[in-house]
Amino acid sequence: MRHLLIYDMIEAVHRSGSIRKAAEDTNITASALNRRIQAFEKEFGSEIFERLPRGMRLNPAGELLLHHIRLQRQDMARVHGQVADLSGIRRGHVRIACSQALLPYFLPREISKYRAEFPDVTFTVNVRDRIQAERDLVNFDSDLALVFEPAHMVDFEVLHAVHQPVMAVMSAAHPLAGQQILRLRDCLEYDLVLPASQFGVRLLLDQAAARIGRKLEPALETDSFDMVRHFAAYGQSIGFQIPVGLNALARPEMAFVPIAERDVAGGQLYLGHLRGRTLPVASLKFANQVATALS
Amino acid sequence: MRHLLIYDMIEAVHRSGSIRKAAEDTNITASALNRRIQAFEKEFGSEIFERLPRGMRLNPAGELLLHHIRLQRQDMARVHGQVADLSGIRRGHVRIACSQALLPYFLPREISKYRAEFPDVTFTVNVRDRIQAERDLVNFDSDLALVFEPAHMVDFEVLHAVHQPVMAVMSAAHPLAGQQILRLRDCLEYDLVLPASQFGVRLLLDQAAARIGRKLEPALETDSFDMVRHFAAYGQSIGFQIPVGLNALARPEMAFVPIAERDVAGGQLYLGHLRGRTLPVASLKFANQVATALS
DNA sequence: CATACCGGTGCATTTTTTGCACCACTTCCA
DNA sequence: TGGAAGTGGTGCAAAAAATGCACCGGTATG
Repeated sequence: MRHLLIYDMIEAVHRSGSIRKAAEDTNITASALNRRIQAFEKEFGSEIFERLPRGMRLNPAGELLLHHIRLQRQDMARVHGQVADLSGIRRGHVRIACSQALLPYFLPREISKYRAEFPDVTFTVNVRDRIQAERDLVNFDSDLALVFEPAHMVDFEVLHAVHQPVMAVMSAAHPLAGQQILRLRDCLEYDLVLPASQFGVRLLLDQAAARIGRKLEPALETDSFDMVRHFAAYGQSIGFQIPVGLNALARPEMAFVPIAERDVAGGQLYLGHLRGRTLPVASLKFANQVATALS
Repeated sequence: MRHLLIYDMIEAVHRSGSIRKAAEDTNITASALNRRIQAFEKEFGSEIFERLPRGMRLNPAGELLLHHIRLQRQDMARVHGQVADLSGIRRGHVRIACSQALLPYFLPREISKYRAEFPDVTFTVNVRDRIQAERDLVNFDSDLALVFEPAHMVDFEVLHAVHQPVMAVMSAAHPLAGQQILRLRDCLEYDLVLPASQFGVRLLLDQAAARIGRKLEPALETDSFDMVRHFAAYGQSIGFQIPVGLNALARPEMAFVPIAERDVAGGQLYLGHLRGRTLPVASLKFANQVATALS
């Protein structure tokens, strides 16, 4: 798209913070790039960069424009996807921001299933916490977000939501492993291995503990859900996880027991995209598949 | 925006149906235009026009692209508006598709009020029936639609809705003029002047008449609401209109009496825009003002 | 069968873009 | 304090791209 090159240049200058550095990325001379930026600003009707002694920085008008550029580019990608669809070719790329819990079983399974049908569709999966996932959508760094208990949801358009109770995770040999359901207070008798505070499960547990006048003091706090599972598997401690991140068949040495809803209410796993966006074909189809799988 | 000229050219060819005609509009030679279209198609990766013996026509890929072009242009206009806002200038243009009933009092008043605050904002008002209004939004020919009983509402995002009972309109000297409320059957004793069948009021009346086993046989059928009022004013006939199109103070020689809701249920007046669009600043502010005025 | 459209193309010309060399300025550090 | 290493900006000639002109081959239309 030669006529959109100026957009690439603007983004390059924004990224590198200087015309000269951006010129290298763009395979063009600094002077040529400089003049194209100036010509654009003249056409656009206002400056989009602040000229600082150390380089260039987007001004507020430039920020607005940058958002337009990204939106524009994404929409063009969507059109390309739909045109490819027209000619019977199913190509495309899907970028997903997701919570850690989706990584071990759910997403690998769904992506494989999708690619079995459309082998030319490729994927990017980025692990993001509740806040970062939404920022990814806003910056057009991801098409879809699949997040447990997202933070504010202002720019988040929900495609599907599903309830996820909090599950206690422990060794199959654990004294509580045989229970059908567990009370939170029973869990607190044992060592706890908890995800760090930015995670939704931890948030729900902290709130639940506060309600019964307790404070969670984990034996191990980690930002890795793998760590939670493994630590729980080989000791007497109890970890916590949501069902979508667990697979009983794959791990017979472990036991997963739901916590009573009256203690820990559980949370919602949300599938969504940036409010107001029209997704590319591939992303939309994948989103539909995921929504079906979640129900 | 020189770098977007190719979009204008594509639209010009689409409009005129031929490169040579489009070339005149674009102030360019047919050969140059031809080559730019070809170059674009090569970059884009697929043809966007069908070459017919009589000229050019968009193919499905072209239709998709055209929608992107319009969306992109509108979003660029939005950015321009917001940038103008940044510099303290409140400029802009608002395009409205509306039902006829809004023309005599409501819209003139609201537009004047808005322009008193922002004199540099200009307006386009197009009268559209229930189907055309929505098509206008889809084609990006209007930013806002203000429609009584719109037809399908698939691409219509509702900003505000307000109930409008059907009112009987008659001369102040009419025998029924003194009533607080009228039954439909009483009206049918007199000559009727009705809007044509594409209008929402007529639709509601036809349905209501059918429910009591009657068929409306108007003495005068017209597509002008002015005509309805004037014909009713100077005779014994009864017209129909919704409250937003009436102004009792301005017309003391006339009487407006609501029809009983159990006979004619009344309808909704909808304010909305194209689903998923982000409106330019001026349009959004005006929409908010209209929504307030309607409540 | 002639005419009047249509889109497409080779080539000379015009317009635009680019690269090079250099300027003015700020920051940073010896 | 002064020079080196950055920054964005500019005049000018060379390179590249876009354009206009003249013309081709085709198809409807009367």
